[in-house]
Amino acid sequence: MKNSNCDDVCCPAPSPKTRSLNGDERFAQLAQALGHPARIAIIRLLKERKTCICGEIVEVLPLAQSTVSQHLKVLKEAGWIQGEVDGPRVCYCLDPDTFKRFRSLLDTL
Amino acid sequence: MKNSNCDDVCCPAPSPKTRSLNGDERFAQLAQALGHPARIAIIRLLKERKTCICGEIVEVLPLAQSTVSQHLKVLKEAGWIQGEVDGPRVCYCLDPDTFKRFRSLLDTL
DNA sequence: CTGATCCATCGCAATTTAACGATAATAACA
DNA sequence: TGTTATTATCGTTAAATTGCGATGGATCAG
Repeated sequence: MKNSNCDDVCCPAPSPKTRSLNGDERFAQLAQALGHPARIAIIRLLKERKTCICGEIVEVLPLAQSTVSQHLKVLKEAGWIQGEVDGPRVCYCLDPDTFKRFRSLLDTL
Repeated sequence: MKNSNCDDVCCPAPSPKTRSLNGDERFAQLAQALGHPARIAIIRLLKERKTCICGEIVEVLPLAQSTVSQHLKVLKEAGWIQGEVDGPRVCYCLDPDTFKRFRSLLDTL
């Protein structure tokens, strides 16, 4: 198993949507992305298996592949996770900075 | 200004919806309630003015009264805030336990 | 090159959310 | 009592979300 270059390449790359948000909107975006059980399950999974995964997520969750892909997209656009292409598959991993940011935003409440 | 008995009466009273949620669903509910800029603004306002408010929120936010009331309902059902009737008005205040809970849930991620 | 695999995206249906005005309910006040 | 003020709720509309199957584009194995 030759995966993966994810550890090397995972670097913050905020999506265009994310870039233009002011503080509270950014906070809301992060919270909303967290606001679905499936997406929380995905984050937990990525936390457990420290390295990146993808198709495995589909196997674990009771959801169709397209649905999981959609949730991954939401998480990625919000900045919770990052995806890196690794041959035919895509390898996801958490963005620890986002956790820090979210926690500090929570403290400003 | 004789308000208010809010400090006396503010005690946790989870709504029926909240009671039957497992861990991740509860987490998701809390996050989702946070997932709107107007609701974050409401929480900030309630944090600033330590005591409860209500109609003032309507004055501050650029939203109709019914819309604000709806957001307050979401926050209340999720457990972020509590409302107490004070004469003809309703006085809202934060639930600090929910903040603690949310933070610890965030740490389980 | 061909076929298989992996994944994102499209299109669709059903549900939920957000916002508003209008209405009702309740409590204070004249 | 009747009036005013405050807030929740109803009904509606528009938009976003959720979920799925189907399609299509890459990439790798043979």
